[in-house]
Amino acid sequence: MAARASSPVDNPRPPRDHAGGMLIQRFAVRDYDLGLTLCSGQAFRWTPQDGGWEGVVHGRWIHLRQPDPLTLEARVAQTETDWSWLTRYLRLNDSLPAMIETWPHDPPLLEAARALPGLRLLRQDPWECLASFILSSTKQIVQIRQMIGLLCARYGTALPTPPDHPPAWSFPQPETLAAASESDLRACRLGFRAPYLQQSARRIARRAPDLAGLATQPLPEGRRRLQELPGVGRKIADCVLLFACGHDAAFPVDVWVLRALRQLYFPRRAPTPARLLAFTETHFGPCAGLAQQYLFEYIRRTTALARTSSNHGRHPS
DNA sequence: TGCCAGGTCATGG
DNA sequence: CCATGACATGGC
Repeated sequence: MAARASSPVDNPRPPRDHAGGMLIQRFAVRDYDLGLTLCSGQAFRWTPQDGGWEGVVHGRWIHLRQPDPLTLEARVAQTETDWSWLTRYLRLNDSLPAMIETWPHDPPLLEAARALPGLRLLRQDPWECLASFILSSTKQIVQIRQMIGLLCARYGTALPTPPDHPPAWSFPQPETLAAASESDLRACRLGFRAPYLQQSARRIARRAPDLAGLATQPLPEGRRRLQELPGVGRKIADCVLLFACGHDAAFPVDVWVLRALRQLYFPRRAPTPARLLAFTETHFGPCAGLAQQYLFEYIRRTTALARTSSNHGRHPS
C-alpha cells in the first residue's frame, strides 16, 4: 500500500461561501508537480487552460492549477463542501519520498527520479480507466484523447460549467456504451477496438466482473478477472489496477517501458518476455507501478529529445 | 507516401 | 513458451 504523510494536507479557506460550500479550494502539497502528473499518459481528458488544466473528475467539471510549488488550487462549477473525491483522485495524502524510498537503489531509477521530481500516480475511476485503455492499443496518445473526446460528446451527459464556459461531458456509463451499436461506436473512430469496448461495457454493466471489488482483491486475482474481458490483456489489466484500483505493485509494460527496460537494465541482450515479466514482478518492490511511471516518462522524454536534436523523424533502434 | 502508434488475439513452430 | 501478422485510423 502507499505510504501516508504524517500530517493532513487539506487546508480549508473560505474564498466563496454561498450555500455552505466553496467554488474554489486550495490544498497544501509537497513533492507534487501537477502538470507533469496530469500529462504523463495516465489520464486522457486534461487540457491546458488559463495557466492550469481543466477536466472532469467524479462527474464534476474542474479547473486545477498550481500557483506555487506548495499549493494546488481547484475551481468547480457548483459549491462543494466535501472535497474527498478530489484528494482521492490526486492522491494528495501519499508521501512521494516514502514511496520512492521503497525502490531498489539502481542507477536508472535514481536518474529518472532526479529528472522528474513531483511525478505522481492518480487514482481514477475504474470504468473510465478501463475503457480508455481498451481504446489505447496501437494508438498514439493524441489519438486516444480524440477517441475519448468523441465518445464523451456523443454518449456522455452535459455537466454544469461556469457561466459562458463551453459544455463539458461526463464519461459515458457502461450501460450507455453497452446499448450502443458497434457501427455507432466505430463512428467515434474506434476502429477494431469498437467491439472490444462494447462487449466489455456489457460485461461491466452486469458486474462481471465488479470493478469496485478489484481494489480489495489480491493483485493476481484482479489480473485474472480483468483479462477475461475482450480486448484486455496483461498490460491493460495492470493499467486499471495501478491507475484506478490502488494496486501500487502493478507494472504495465507497454512498448515504451519495454524499451526502457531493455535499454537501461538489459543493454547487452534482450530477455525473453517471460523472464522480463518475472524481473518486473520481483525487482521493483511494492511501489513498482510508480517506478514504471517514471521509466515511461523518462524514456519518452529522452527519446523525443534524441529525435528533435538529431532532426530525423525515424525511431531509435 | 508510407510507417508507426501506452496491445490483444489467433495461429503455427 | 515464443514469434508473427491482422486489426482501423490518422499524424507526421
